[in-house]
Amino acid sequence: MFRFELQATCPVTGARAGVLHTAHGDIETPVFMPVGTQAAVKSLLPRDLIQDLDAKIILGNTYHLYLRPGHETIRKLGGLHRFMNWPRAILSDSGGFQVFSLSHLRKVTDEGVDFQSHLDGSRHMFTPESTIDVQIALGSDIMMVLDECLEYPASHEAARVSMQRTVRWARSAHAHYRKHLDEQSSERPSDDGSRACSPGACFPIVQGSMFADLRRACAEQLLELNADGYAIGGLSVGEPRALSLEMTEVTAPLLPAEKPRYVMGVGMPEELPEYVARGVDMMDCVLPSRNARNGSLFTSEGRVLIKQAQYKDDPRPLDPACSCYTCQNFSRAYLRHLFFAGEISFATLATLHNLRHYLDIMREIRQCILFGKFPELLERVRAGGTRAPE
RNA sequence: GGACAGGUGGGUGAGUGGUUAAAGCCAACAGACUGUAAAUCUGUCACUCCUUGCGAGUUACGAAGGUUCGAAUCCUUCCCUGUCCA
Repeated sequence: MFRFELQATCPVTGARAGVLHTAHGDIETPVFMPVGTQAAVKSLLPRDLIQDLDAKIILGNTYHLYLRPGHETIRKLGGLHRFMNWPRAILSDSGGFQVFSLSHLRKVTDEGVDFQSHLDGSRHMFTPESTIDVQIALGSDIMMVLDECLEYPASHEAARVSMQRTVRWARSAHAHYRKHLDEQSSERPSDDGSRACSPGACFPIVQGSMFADLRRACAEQLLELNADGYAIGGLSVGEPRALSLEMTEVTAPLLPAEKPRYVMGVGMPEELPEYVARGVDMMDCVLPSRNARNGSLFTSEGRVLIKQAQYKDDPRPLDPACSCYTCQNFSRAYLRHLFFAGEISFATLATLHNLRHYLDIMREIRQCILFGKFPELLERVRAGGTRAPE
């Protein structure tokens, strides 16, 4: 079911436009995927994501959904799509990021990650195999293998050891995934005529911290898996921005051209075309949604910190160039008021706008690639042409 | 008219002789946020000066006096607020 169709490649930069075909719809790439960790993009409804944003794919998280409400609960209720009433595609992260973000609550061993729940302190062993099982239970369209997202900075030796562990985990996870595929394809339709829904894809994750040789070595080993797509992880963990791009630049060309490339957890709006220029097809990041809730809004004229006093009486729309519901209907002064009043609708309006801004950027990038104009767009963004000076 | 209770920085509210320019919270102002433990977190928040230092000075806890080496804290008088009684 899962298939990546490459439609155009920028001859100058190598930026790609394509389509990801999944059981839950087609996804035009390059794509930005809103993050919906706990079966919800915070402050938004599926209706908002579909009608206002036309998001084609969102993220869910294995660690969080395993702990609450539990993947078996979700399976019983018809899978994650039905559970959260999201008919489109879902990519699930494996919990590898929680190895980084909840580092004080876990212990990494060769077998996997021993997490202590941030909810009740109970202990849970996550293995390459178990995280695949959980993601199968969720019914994810794109599953991620368990990886070790390493902190920055890390020594070359520590990064090498960690990377090799990630590779071993990827092999185990992928073997487990393949086994599941085989079992499922040999399964006959059940008596009531229903079949288990078609299996999602499975992506391994390139690690190697900020060391080019380790990134290359990791990519080479993961290529042997002949996976459906490949991710670049371990970025945006505190390193300088230039390094994140450099590591992407080192890694992406090693990955198969006919398969999608996913850089995990990036980036700022002006960085999106930079990643695409390095051959990246998929990205996700909590910045647009989290920053929205914290009053940091991205616009075509730069960042607006809506809490600043200068917006107190500002009747203008947040971004005059934006056609989202927020910008079409409300003033900056009103948004500022909602923020300070602690009104829930602020989070909704702000998130709606920020995600729309990201998705619009990606749509523009895609159009430029298809029409051979991507280098110009990249140049314009690099010149800060669409951004107001700070 | 009488009896209590009380007046602290923009608000609220700790503090009852000395590490108090005065806790905490709120407001205000500024900032951070990158595969979400986040509707979270951080900083500033009397004024002036400089050699920007856990620096110097000035003003400040209703008002004015007083006690004391030292007072937001103790005493006196006055003003004001609240509750109750006539």
